[in-house]
Amino acid sequence: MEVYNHKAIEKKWRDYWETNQTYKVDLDSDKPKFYCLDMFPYPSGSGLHVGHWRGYTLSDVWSRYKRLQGYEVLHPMGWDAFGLPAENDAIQKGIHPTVSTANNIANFKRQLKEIGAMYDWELEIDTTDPEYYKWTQWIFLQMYKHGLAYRQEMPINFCPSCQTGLANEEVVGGECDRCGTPVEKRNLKQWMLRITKYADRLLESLKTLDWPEKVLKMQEAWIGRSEGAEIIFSLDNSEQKITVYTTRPDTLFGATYMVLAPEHPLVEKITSASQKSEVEAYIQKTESKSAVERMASKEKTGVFTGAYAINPVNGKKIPIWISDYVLIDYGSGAIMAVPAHDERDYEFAQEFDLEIIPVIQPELGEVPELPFVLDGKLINSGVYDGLTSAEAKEKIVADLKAKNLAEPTVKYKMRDWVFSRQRYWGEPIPIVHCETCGEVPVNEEDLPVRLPDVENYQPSGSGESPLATITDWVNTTCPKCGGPAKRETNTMPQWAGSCWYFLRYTDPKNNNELASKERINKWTPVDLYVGGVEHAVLHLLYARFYTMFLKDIGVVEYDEPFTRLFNQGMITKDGAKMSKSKGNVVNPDELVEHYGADSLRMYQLFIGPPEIDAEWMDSGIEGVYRFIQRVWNLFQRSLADLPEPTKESERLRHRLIATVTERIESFKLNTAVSAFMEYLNQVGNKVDRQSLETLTILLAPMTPHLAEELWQMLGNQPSVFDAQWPEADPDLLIDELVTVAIQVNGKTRGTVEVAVDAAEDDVKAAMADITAVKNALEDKQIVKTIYVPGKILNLVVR
RNA sequence: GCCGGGGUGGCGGAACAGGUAGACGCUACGGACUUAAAAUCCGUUGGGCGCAAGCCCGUGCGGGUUCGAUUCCCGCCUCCGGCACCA
Repeated sequence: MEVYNHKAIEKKWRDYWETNQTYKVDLDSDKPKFYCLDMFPYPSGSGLHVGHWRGYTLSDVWSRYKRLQGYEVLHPMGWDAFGLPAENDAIQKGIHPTVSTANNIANFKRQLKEIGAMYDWELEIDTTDPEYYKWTQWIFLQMYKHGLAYRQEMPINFCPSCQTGLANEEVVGGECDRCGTPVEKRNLKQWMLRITKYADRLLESLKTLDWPEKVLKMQEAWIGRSEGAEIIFSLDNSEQKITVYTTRPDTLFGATYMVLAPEHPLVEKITSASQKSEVEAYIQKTESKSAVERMASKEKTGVFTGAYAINPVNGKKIPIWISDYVLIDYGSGAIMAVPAHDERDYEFAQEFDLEIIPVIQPELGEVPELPFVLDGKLINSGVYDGLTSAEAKEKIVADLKAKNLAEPTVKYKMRDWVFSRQRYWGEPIPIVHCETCGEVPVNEEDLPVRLPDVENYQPSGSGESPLATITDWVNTTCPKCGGPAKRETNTMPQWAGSCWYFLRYTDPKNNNELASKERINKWTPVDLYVGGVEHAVLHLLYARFYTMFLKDIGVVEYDEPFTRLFNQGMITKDGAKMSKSKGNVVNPDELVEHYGADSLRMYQLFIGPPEIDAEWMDSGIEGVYRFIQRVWNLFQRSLADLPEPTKESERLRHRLIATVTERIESFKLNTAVSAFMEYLNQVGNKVDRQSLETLTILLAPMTPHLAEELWQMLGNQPSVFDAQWPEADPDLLIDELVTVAIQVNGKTRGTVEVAVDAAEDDVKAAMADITAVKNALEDKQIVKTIYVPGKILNLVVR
């Protein structure tokens, strides 16, 4: 009997697939399509660890499964290759990013090939390829022309370590998402994308997506829609007006003071002479605090400005304070404070002994302890007394609006996207600055604006990109007037290339458009998108925004790029995420060497529910390896002397088809693997040819190399992936005999084997000789019987 | 604080729609094969009592609904992830 030799088998079939182009996709096929996409990786220097494999295995299983079901499957791979590590290598080691990127890609590709995934490498894309980023730049130009890309000087988040500006989405808890350095605020002239114009659409169409609840919630929270009103307060002894934003106009009578953000432009103008020094000191103190420090303390601080505002509903004079609990970049940077009904205002009022007037009470019950932040019924609110919060919100705003003092307003937490980076290794922003014409977009036919070679990659840190020193490149002529002009030296953020890459795979070599209309319409949107949850608000939000814009300019015909999203769980080692610095990385190369790619693939699936984090165990892969050998040995034994199919073997075979299909469909891949193991335990020493063939096809998505070999051993022509996924015969799924549990007062006392359609009396007859049942029934009276055919018979006794 | 996901044997985990809790795998133990070991194969493996038949307990904790609850309801504890002064 031949011994299972994973090395020989896996090599043989990888070569076969490559030579025969088994995974070549016919992009113009007439078959039904299935687009299964992995989030493409940044090709880092450290290579793939087993955690990366999990997602790739999952998507590959699905792709192969769909192919066996007769779909033309697009399952491509590429590289999101712009990024800081390559640039940092360039700075430290002088290796050109193009070189290190190419090396890293080669290594990643080797590892990905070892997984045995069915990628069609003809469709490979690379975001740093000028033929690719030409279209990234093209999209930017379209946005520019549609007023969605604009340049503005404003305080932005700046990472002093990465030496570049960051988008809000890249700041986590006041720290740089990439390197953990506390971010600073810097006033820089930045390119921005008007993503906020799409806020409502991005929020609304979340409802249409088959995505994990968690991601939908995270995006919803990030967009942060709130409905309220802007209300204009006039000042006492001044012509100035202050606009505040509130979601609780019903509490307006309880507004006993007002707070401006320290950075608010009016602060300077309204501060009284006597308060001036104190106010200035406070502003300075606020500015010196980092975002982290400012967030760390929730204790309320602030200073009175000496000015007063007039509450528009009752003419009451209220003091104006400044405090850092009011943020300059949300709403209008100013609030009306209602301490009786807002926790923060309450704390502040307590701290500085300001007036607290309750104006809302619960519709039922007592006047509660303050602050009472829920809706209720109005009190102390003049003519509005007795209205509910909902009624009052509407009425008060309407009445003020009639006097031009209020406007219903919707606000979002999401901000426009800070889109420029002061770094080298990114797509140049295709804009030219002309002395006479100002900002001029590069002509589309002049794209791509290529990244020039530089001597020194070191960012200046002053908000200038290293590109600024390449005078040959910077100095150009104006596309409009032909006069002298300078190129924009900022580059795009890493997210730019990944916002639309799924389109390019459908037509990666197209020189005339980012992809042809036909291909886009045939293949996209993506049917299944597999990747980690870390991109929940970054990549996935940006890509949705791009897609909506591309729809608006007629490139695509849908709003949403990814119909279904699956987030695979992390693989941990010693309870922690794998990382080089922790030294807990499990290297797949050694495991492939020792157990083979099929074993590793199958263990990745068996390790636990695919969406849940799982702890890596070396002994686990042993079990799967043993299983594969048992399959191998079953084939060896059976083929030496094939038995005929029996009723039982057919029943087991069809049940396996049904179970495996159902478990793949529902993403319960861990239990799909155990279904195979159970089958093997039940099927005995040898099985018939039909059973072996079915088993081979069912195994193929998980262990493709093994399946090809078994398929050939059965005398079939390769490839097994040209076979047809079997269908279960429903008649064979019904058991003739079933086990029914006998319960007394809900406690199981034994089981009986009866025919599927056994009547209650048959079961009662069959249970007669079970001692435990007899014991439990002794001296008791049966008062009720519950019979669930095929499941239980429960006797209720007294 | 808010949102999301968890808590089941020694371990990873299973249980479709309220119906035999612990499938499947790992570990451990016992046995077969072997001069021996590895590999392989067979058996046992939630805890307790018992020679056995069998009995009791058991899905984070406390209640409830039900003939019957890991599953449904109420109130907690705890772990992980996300957000966090957004007016």
